[in-house]
Amino acid sequence: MLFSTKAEYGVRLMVELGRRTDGASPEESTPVSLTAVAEAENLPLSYLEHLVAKLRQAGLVTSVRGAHGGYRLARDASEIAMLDVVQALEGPIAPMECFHTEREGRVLCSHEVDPDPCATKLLWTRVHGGVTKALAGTTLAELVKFSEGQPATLTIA
Amino acid sequence: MLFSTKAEYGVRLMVELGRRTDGASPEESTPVSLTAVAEAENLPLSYLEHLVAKLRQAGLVTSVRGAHGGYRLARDASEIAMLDVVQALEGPIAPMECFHTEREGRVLCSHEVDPDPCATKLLWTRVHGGVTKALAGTTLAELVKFSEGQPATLTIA
DNA sequence: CCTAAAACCAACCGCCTCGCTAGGATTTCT
DNA sequence: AGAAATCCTAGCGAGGCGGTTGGTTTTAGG
Repeated sequence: MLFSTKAEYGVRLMVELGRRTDGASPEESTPVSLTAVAEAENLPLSYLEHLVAKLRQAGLVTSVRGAHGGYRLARDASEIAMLDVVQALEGPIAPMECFHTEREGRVLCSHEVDPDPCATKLLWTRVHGGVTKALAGTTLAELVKFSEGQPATLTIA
Repeated sequence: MLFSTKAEYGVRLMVELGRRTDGASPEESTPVSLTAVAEAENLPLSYLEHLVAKLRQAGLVTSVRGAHGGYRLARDASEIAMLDVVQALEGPIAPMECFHTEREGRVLCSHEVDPDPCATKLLWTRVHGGVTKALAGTTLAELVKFSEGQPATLTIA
């Protein structure tokens, strides 16, 4: 399993918020309570609380406290890349323990004994690129539209 | 972490076997003992035993028992896709718990309540495609060459 | 003002996998 | 015979996963 249910539940939560922002810009839509989301997606409420906290800390959703409160998307769904969502939920995406991306896009490996490079770096770099490209290239708006729209046609790429 | 050390150690094991098949076709090269691999890669021997067992069961390496025994690649390194290696070590690659690929390339999701499709299927399908494409498109021969060759130039794609 | 609904927060807990070790049994070359 | 190697089974500590429990605080509505 590449990702845990944190990513799965969290993404479904975000899609649910996106669906209920019907047309209106996020900040003028009425907030959606976690109770409603939990019921609609059939997920445990108290567990969702943990997940939404991470999304809020990452600046992806905003909250309204008190009665009739809830959560809203922090910006338009088309401006939310799924890479940010998944990273907020799962932490930094590295294919391996020894894999670290530096600020200049350089890739480090803790096994590199000075002269010769870690043999597997090439592989993990490609894998990392593949998954981040897929995540970064998908917006929340796409998922919302997909969930509402055509059930049959699934466009892979 | 997308993959555990099983994949990391196992891939390094395979690369080590590939490096020591210098030029010769696999079946006429002398087998390499796990002790030698463990020492070269600085990995725990007894743990490698578990990993190599999976590689053998998957038909990726062959073994020679007894003194001066060891392991060989089952076929030429250029014929070994890293997808098979990683799958042998980590099990089937699914982005999520609810994600299952059927025989015809169809994708199933256990959450699909008949009419409307699981909202997140589009995302996980893309992620799955990204990682499998990266793994399937990389051969062991590439990694062996990379580990011996040019340290500076890293061709991502 | 009171109450209900909601976001928040902290702690806990059973289960499972990971990473690894232990202790053998078996096979084969020297 | 002995050593070197593969092979096999069992166990084990640590940590994350997938929640649950039990609150506290904020706020709208009656």
